[in-house]
Amino acid sequence: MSDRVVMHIDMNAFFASVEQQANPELQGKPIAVVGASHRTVITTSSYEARKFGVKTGMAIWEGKRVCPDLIIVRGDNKKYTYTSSRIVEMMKQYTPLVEVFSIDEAWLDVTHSLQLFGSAERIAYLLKAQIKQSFGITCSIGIAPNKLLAKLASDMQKPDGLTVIPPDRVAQIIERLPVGDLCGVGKKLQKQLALYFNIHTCGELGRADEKHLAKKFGIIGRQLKQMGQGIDTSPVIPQEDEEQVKSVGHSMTPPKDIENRDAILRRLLQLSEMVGRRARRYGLAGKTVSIYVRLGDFFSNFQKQTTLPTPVNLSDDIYQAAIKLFDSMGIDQPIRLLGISISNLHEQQNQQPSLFESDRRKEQLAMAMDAVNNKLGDFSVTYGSLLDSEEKGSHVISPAWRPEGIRNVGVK
DNA sequence: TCTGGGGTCCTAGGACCC
DNA sequence: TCTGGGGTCCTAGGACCC
Repeated sequence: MSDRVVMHIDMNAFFASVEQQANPELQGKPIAVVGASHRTVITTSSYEARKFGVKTGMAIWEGKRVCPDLIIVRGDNKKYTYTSSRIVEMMKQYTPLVEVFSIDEAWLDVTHSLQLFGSAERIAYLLKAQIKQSFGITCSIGIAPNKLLAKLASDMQKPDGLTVIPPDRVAQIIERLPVGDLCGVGKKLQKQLALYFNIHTCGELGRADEKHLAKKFGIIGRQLKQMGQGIDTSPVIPQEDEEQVKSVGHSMTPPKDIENRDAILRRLLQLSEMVGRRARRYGLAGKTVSIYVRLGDFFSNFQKQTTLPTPVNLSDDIYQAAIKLFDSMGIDQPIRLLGISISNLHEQQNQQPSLFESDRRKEQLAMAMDAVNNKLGDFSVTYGSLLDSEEKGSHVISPAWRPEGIRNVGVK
């Protein structure tokens, strides 16, 4: 595990860069990529827009307020997953050890590639040139002895950066860095470290008493000291060794808050179909069904889950469980967001037809609908109650998506 | 006419079993 | 009248990541 050379690659303003490349009229201009839903937020903005203060998570009107010329682009995740997959293929030319972290980030363990390619810096330059030439987009690359530091390094110069943290300079480089720069230390943890331990920098964290940290923060606490010292032994895990996905879920914020029970049930049915379909596509079924509700007035969230006797992935089974959960919450206020997910996932064994005629019919119906939808697009055929509404599947975009596998929501 | 959507992991308390 | 402790599974909530 010692003397590794790990690289972290972060595509700069990925969605916005892809859009600017696809449409020359957008090049050099402030643009923001947003989702398809009514009440969407900015997912990525171009560097031209960032100069004005446009940030991820802003509502469209907020972005326009700080940058009146902001061009709004509806995201198209097919473009991004395609580009991302091609880039991952390029990375694999340099090492089989490529861990895809999100649609625009990956780690490479190039320890055993140095002899062949000369050095990690050279690999970084080659990759940058290849990506730039093929897609016209830039990335920031960090090179360090482990994943934690490589990610830290890739963040240090943007856009189009290359930052190396050599093993013998780790302590010096991270000494004064705020602990919040570490991947895994968020706002809350940062605040608590300052409040309870007067710790603000990685240097201070690295010298802290491990027992005190463990007592306050549990398992994370024990790791924190090591993180402060720049120590991280976690391996780069290639896709084929990845653990199976743990949950499959969808959520949505309708154009207007909903209160009417029929409208709520239609949304639950739609979400059940989205979740069920994705689970069926990957041969997974979940024993636990969860729903989330966010209220319109307080921005308060509720989550409720139930575990069924057997794993389910038929839309109707998920829907029935969701209705029960929803009714048990006793909500009588306008709802802003609804979500459904299944977890406790099991691989579906060789589809034995069900014992009961009614179940067999449900299964056959799902298979037939899946077949059509796979061919013609989501919600080409759907339940009667979803017809004639704007409630067809929204093409949401999220950087958390993977280019491949279960986490890719996009149509294949 | 404010503030999306996809995940992971950890914790704490309770039920239940041996 | 009392005292356990180990384990698993489940629910709810929070922090974190993109």
